[in-house]
Amino acid sequence: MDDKEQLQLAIGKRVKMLREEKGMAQQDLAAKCNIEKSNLSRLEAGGTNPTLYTLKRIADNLEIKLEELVIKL
Amino acid sequence: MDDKEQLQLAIGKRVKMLREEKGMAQQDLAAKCNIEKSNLSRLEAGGTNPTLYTLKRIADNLEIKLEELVIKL
DNA sequence: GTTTTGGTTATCATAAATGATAAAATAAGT
DNA sequence: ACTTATTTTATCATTTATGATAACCAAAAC
Repeated sequence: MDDKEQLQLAIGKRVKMLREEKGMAQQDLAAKCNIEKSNLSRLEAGGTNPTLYTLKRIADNLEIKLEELVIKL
Repeated sequence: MDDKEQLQLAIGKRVKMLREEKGMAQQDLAAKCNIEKSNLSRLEAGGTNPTLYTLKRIADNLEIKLEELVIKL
């Protein structure tokens, strides 16, 4: 597995963990972010290399700083 | 100007500032990151919405944490 | 003034993120 | 078991990031 895949898996896990901590459903977060729910599912599964803007919207709607979202990646 | 453009401009400025602090030329950083120098130029100018992997490579080669790269965005 | 050096801009191709939609799988409740 | 909610997976179209290359611009060196 290369660097990129590892990074994708890591951000996916992080989003999922934070979302669940907030007790938010995948579809709810997706809706708030104006992201397709299928897209968010892929992202959480590590199947995509998200853009900064996507990450920002996710952080905003999780009510955390972007720094916190990408911590330890 | 919308959110996305503002974000792009912000990350561009941040990369430029940090790169210059390190006394690194655009082409040097680009080369280290395996990014096209034209691509990095566009990124610093706010003309693109970079992916997480691109940001990670930039942070690594600036020898900073990804959190530090995306601070205050 | 002409070489470097660093940066910008333009163009085109390709890869990949995301949108849009639907179907299938899984979990949770009741 | 049945229903409901949630997530996953698949597919196709569209948009966009990036690669690749080249030409151009500006400033500084010499």
